[in-house]
Amino acid sequence: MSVANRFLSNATNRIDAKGRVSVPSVFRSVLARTATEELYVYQDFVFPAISVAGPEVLDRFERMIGLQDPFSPEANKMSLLIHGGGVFMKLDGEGRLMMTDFIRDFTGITDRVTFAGRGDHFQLWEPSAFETMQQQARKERMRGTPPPA
Amino acid sequence: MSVANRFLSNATNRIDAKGRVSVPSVFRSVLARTATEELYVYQDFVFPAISVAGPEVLDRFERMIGLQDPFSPEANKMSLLIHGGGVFMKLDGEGRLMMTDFIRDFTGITDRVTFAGRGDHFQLWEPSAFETMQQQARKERMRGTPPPA
DNA sequence: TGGGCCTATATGGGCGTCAATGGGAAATGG
DNA sequence: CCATTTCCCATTGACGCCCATATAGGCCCA
Repeated sequence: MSVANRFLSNATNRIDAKGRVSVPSVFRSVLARTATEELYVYQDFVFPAISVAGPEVLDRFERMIGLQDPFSPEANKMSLLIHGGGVFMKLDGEGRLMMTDFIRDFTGITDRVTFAGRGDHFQLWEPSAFETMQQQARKERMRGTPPPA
Repeated sequence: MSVANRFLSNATNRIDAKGRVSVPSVFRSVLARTATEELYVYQDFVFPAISVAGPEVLDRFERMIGLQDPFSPEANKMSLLIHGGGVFMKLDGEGRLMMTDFIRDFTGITDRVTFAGRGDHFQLWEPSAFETMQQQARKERMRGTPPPA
């Protein structure tokens, strides 16, 4: 992947009176370069965060399910997450995203959103939850893993 | 690595009214010699400092993640640090770097920045924090480490 | 070796463009 | 018909790109 086509960094933006929030311009640039109009927005499997990616991520998830027995509990649970826990959305003309209850209930987001790059996608976090989780990750990292050379 | 292509020494520069600060010329020379235009700027894992390196450092981090189960909490937390805690930046025409909130909030930097060479990368510190950390490092240094041959 | 010149570094600021945000009004749909 | 949502347009502050200036340090020459 090109250097520039990765979602990096974090930024916190305000939600306006109509429930809209501007997606940071660095992230919009990546979406533009990869010609991504439709956004697959899903409840993250690990964190209390909403993940935003292109439709190809949903395709990948569905292929993973396809490899399993369709009647197995695992395949059913996975479908429940990626289909029931996901939705397609679009940005408005100014590059803003609507903060629906689907997003708010899962994240605890109220009036501000922290956008966090994750390489091939980005996430929406309740600001203090993001702060807390990042600090915890940093703490745990000092155990066992060698620091960067 | 060539003798000259290492980041050495430290210097403190002023931040101007627009939030810009000149990267010391010795560091810019190293970047020029290694043909590094895009800078991978990330929140350090150990210190309250910002680390600045070439894109190859991000590549190395991503390879470490690639070895793990993508759905594991460990891999996700690591991505939270290297993707969510990192950003690509460029110097302006005069070799200055913009001190964004991404940098200020993490380091406590307000009006001055201490640049510290770290061999294959350099760091941005709040001056007094650097002072303190360096003194402490001197005191605790090399306990258990054999002297150089 | 001392002095002066000269270039590069660090820093300041103008100005145009774009991003983030706010709000009105039309369109949608339940 | 009312409550949202969508589509515009406006505002303000931040940022990128450009040029200006002072000073320190290097360099040359006497």
